[in-house]
Amino acid sequence: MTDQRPYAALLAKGEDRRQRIIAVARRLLTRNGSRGTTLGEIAREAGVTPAGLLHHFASKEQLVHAVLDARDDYDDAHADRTGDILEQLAAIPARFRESPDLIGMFTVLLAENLAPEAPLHERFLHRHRAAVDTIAAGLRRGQSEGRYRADLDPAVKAVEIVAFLNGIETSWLLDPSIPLAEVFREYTGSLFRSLVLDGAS
Amino acid sequence: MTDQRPYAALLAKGEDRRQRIIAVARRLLTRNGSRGTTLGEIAREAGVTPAGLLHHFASKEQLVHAVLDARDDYDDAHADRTGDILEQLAAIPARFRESPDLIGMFTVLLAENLAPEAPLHERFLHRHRAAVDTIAAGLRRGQSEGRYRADLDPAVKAVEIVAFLNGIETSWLLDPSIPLAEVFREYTGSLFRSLVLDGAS
DNA sequence: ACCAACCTAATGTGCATTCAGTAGGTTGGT
DNA sequence: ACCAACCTACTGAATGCACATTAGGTTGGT
Repeated sequence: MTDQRPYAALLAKGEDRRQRIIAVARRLLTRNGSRGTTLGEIAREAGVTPAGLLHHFASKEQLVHAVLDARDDYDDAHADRTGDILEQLAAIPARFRESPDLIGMFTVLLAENLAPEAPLHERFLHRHRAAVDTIAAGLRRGQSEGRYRADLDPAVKAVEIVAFLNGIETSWLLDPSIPLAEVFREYTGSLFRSLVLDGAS
Repeated sequence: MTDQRPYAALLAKGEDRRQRIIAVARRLLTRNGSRGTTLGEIAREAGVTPAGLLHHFASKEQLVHAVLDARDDYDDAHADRTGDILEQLAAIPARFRESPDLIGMFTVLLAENLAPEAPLHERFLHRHRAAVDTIAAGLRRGQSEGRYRADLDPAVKAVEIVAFLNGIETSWLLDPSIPLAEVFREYTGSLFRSLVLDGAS
């Protein structure tokens, strides 16, 4: 596969290091946030000096963007816009188990960028709205296909779902001993009752 | 009320300044977190120099603790351990409207202290568990009084509720234009359906 | 003499970023 | 076959700023 000529190997090495830096940065950012993580730490764990790291990324802020970009690409590639929303929610606990270090980065960085002047504020605002819209679209599809009851506002329910998802990620990062699977089962169960069956009044 | 002798007035001034510092710190910490807020900023808005601030609080960390202590005291004083949990949840949007700058500080500082080594990690871990326990106790009371159905685990539902509350605070700080009241109405409504009525399997 | 409530002016540290290299590989011209 | 110009992937040592904390006053009341 890989070109074995020395120059290609050199380029491959550089790209490899770049990916290593992103992976290390993602892990550290998830635990400590951007302000709680130094370039020195990331560099050390990736096997370079801080200056070496800045050969691959122009600044700390650009590195954070690159980490977020990589994660967005991953999510886009794995997104499922056709399946049932409730089933997708029910599948989330498996992701917590199988790839725990993909969990929580957005939530942590989001909290650091709530102020309108924060460097990533706009990005997270758009991301939040996009998440709400995506879920609302899934709910609307369920309604138009007759699977969900029509007397409920998808935009409102979507905000609730996003809030729960962000909140449970934070709770789990703080305390991994919470009964995650049961909480998801319970929540998706009550969503089911709200969406599918008739509740009184 | 206040002692008008000069020395008492001096002491009152000191206490007043102390409270001002806590109030300013609370506001700034809620928007920017601990690492995103400098003593200089807090001091300036409170009308002192950084050194003057440190006359009232031994260190930045102790100031943060004092802010959290003040907030815990406030919460304890206003806690209602006898009313219906669902009604208390339904009353929360009014608090967002009436005292918006009391909202979200815990959530933001929590995100900065998820790592086990973080200075406030233990404090937030205990706080989280206490919040879950308090809500679980409220649910259990509703069950034993026959208001809520018994076939549901209060501890699990309580984790869900805390996650939703933390998550919605974050969402609202990021984007105050979300339909907060409707989201609360919808969520408490579906809690009601889960807790009070019979859902099918 | 002692205490509270400050202030100004250091002090020291942590940290992102820059600078000036070094070691190897490539390309195009002669 | 050789060389000048240029590239990638780094390193070690500055540079400079932001920031928490400290030292040593001053003022005014007890």
